[in-house]
Amino acid sequence: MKKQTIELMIATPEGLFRACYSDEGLSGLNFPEGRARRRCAGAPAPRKIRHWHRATASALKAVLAGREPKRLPPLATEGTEFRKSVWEQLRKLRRGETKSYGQIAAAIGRPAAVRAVGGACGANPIPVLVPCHRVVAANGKAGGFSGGMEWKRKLLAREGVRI
DNA sequence: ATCTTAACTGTGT
DNA sequence: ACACAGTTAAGAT
Repeated sequence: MKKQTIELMIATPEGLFRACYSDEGLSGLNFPEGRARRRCAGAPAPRKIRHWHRATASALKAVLAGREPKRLPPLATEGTEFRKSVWEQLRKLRRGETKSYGQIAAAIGRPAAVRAVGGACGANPIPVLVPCHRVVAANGKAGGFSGGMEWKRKLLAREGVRI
């Protein structure tokens, strides 16, 4: 049996998010796309995954509302060692707390890899729950965001962060 | 305060 | 080997 990922939707006040699961846990989370894929039919998801999905949905809504999620589903992120170590640092950022790309780089022992850290953030498969939006530029400005600057601003604003 | 330039590093092709 | 990216610090205007 091959490794297949199951795709489930989450309805939020901000739109319809799409979550992807492997049999290890949550492997991806996507911002609402223009086209809302209706996927009511087909094989129902395994109970294990539906359980994770509840946690994901609840956590996502919490962060969107500017609150701290109570619990997270197991995260099944795949990537380079470098990237994983970056994401590990991101998970330590709490609500309203921000760090610069340089600070993250220093935290993983590669103080000069600031630019690469930016790349790692952009490659983050699970935005919002892995708070890549809490990484800002060193000069106090916002920095970039692969999911669209509107999201980054909105998420930070919900947490009371001013830029 | 804003613009330009020059380093720097991990990844994908 | 090369070009790119969610950077940065320093210098010029």
